[in-house]
Amino acid sequence: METLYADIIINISHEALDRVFQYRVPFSLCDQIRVGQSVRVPFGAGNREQKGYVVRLSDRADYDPKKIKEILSIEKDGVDAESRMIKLAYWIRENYGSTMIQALKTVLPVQDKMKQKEKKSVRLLLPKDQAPGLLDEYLGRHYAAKARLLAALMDEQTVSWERVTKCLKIPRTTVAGMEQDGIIRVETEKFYRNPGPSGMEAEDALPLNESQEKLIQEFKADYAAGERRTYLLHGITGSGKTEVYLAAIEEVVRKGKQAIVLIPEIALTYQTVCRFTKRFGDRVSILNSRLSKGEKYDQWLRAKNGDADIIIGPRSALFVPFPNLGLIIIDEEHEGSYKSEQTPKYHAREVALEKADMEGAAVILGSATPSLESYQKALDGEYRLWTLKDRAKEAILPDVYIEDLREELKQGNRSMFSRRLYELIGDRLRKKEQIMLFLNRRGYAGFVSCRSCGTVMQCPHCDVSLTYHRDGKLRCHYCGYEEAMQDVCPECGSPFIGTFGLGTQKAEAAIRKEFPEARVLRMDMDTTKRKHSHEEILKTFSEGRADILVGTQMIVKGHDFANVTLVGILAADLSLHASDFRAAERTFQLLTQAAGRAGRGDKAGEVVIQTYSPEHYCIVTAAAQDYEEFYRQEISYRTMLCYPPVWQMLTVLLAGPSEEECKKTAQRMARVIQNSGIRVIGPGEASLAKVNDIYRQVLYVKKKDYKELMKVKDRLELWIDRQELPKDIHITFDFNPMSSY
DNA sequence: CAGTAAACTTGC
DNA sequence: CAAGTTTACTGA
Repeated sequence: METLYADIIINISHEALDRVFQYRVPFSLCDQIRVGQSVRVPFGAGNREQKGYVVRLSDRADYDPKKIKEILSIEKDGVDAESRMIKLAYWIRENYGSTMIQALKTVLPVQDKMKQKEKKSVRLLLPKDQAPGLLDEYLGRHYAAKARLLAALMDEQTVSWERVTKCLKIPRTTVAGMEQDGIIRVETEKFYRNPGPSGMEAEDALPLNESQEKLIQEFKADYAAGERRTYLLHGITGSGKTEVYLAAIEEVVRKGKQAIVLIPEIALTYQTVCRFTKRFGDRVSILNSRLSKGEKYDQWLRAKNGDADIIIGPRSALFVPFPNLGLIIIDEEHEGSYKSEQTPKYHAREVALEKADMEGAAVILGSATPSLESYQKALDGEYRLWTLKDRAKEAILPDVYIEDLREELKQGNRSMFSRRLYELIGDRLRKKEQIMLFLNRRGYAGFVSCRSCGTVMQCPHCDVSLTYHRDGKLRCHYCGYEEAMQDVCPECGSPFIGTFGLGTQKAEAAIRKEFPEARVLRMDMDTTKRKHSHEEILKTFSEGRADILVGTQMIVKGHDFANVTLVGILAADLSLHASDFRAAERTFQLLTQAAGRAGRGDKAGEVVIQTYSPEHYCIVTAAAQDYEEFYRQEISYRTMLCYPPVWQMLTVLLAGPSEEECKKTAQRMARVIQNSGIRVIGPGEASLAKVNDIYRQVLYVKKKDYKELMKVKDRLELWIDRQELPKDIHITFDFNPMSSY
């Protein structure tokens, strides 16, 4: 038999040790060793014994065989949660391009062991019938403190430590003395810090409606048959997706397994947790970055020890070490926040699928506006497609109007409100109903458009909007194409051409001017800087202490306001013409979500979408609440221009303090890729060409097959390793990016 | 030129 | 990171 070698990661968090080390597998261990196991190995000049993880087995030595040492032993607790995490980290590293250390850090967040919180109490050991006698003795000897404690203990067998010291005011030494005499015992009980809401009243499951019931039956049947599938739950706002999640979790928990529920942002934790706690009590836990170190550690431990069944949190909650994971739920699966901003730039949805596969769990992806990625897979049959078409509580879908701002300008209306929106705002103010005005500013990046005809300056090669740079040039972020800024619109000759600028403050000011009697609240980055200010604003609004809420996307998420009957989207174009290929998808999602805010109570709602591109498919389909049609249009656009999810895309970002070096390195990297016969787009300046005096260059590679792109990344990583690149140049990979660079 | 502190290298 | 190796700099 040939000698077996194992690639091993040494369990020391340090960048310098960020690589695999090859060890020989002794014959005695050959048939036991597996990828993902933890092993003990001699390491370094002093052959210190270190824990390591097997990430690959091979029969060839990639290193001088004379220098290869032997594995000492395999850790007994074989495939423990930790080893599974390491395996997942390795997968992340391979798929997204990062160092193993970075991957390990995302998966096993540095956990200082925190002391467990303890609750002390005092218990009476003395048999009941002897207690009164002793009490008399104490009283006779004027042992006041001892007598007080004993009296208290005669009523209840145990008394909490706080009561002993605070209420009964008994000194510690007295307690210790009595313990010495064997009369009482001080007991300590470990407990978990619980960051979630407590004292929540239990609530029974709402009866599922017919369509929800059908889905759950399918889930149960699959689960019983041992099928672990991925389900895409496409349900319009208010169709009761959460009820389906709850029922699925109930089933899984009943089988003794655990569930992870991912939510897109921490701000949504509270309301979600409340619903889950009402159903599952204290078996629900939360995990996120706002918890204190101790709280975090406790939740982690709770999961590991099987003292919790359900964990709710943002993408990082995926890495909770449940012993027997049965289900992962990703709510609002289309949200961009599931993609990590830091290296490794993993997508929680993809990692969840991999993790579920490794551990034999099912996955439910839920959304009113599924990502193109997921919907495509569902249509291909890779996921089961679940559709909920009706709102659960008879609420009616709102009427949606598209208002053409070009037409308004033509009619001499230069304000930011179309005549219809103006009229409807007045109407709601009179009726004392509430209004939400929405400005989708995210993704907005200085595109140039004509106020008369709506033409947007676009790249002739990439079909994305050109971005205005301060040097007076228009550039494309994907291919680097540039042209001079125009004075008049190339389509209609109108001089009303320029960068689109509209902020929430400006909108607020305009409302105050037009409707001085209205009580206006503004919610954006500026007004929510303070902790809890977010909740305060929403509370004020939900209690009816304001008539109009103006804000960015943060106002549209998850909150139901029964009295809101009018939603206005001031300028749908802001996100539509962001210069990246996901702009239309994001706009559709935002519009759909915003529209879903209207008429959640028993009153019917109206939605006004203001735009310069009323004929754009994403606006038309959003107004009609027609996801399928949007999908058809968008996927054909992506197919035509070879964008994800039809093609796969890799972005390589180079950042460094020297523009010259940065450019040169980018060009060299481009050549490396080209030499292997693969087409590269760029290098070009990133849209933020300079941040904090760090210059940024980008390269794009597009391929139909993801594996091929991974090979490009591997090749580049190898090349980077061999070149002594300037240390201050930072290279990051981003597969299928969520935004443009 | 020994002795030692600081800087750098290496780990399979 | 920890141990080992090289280098730089004392002081006699």
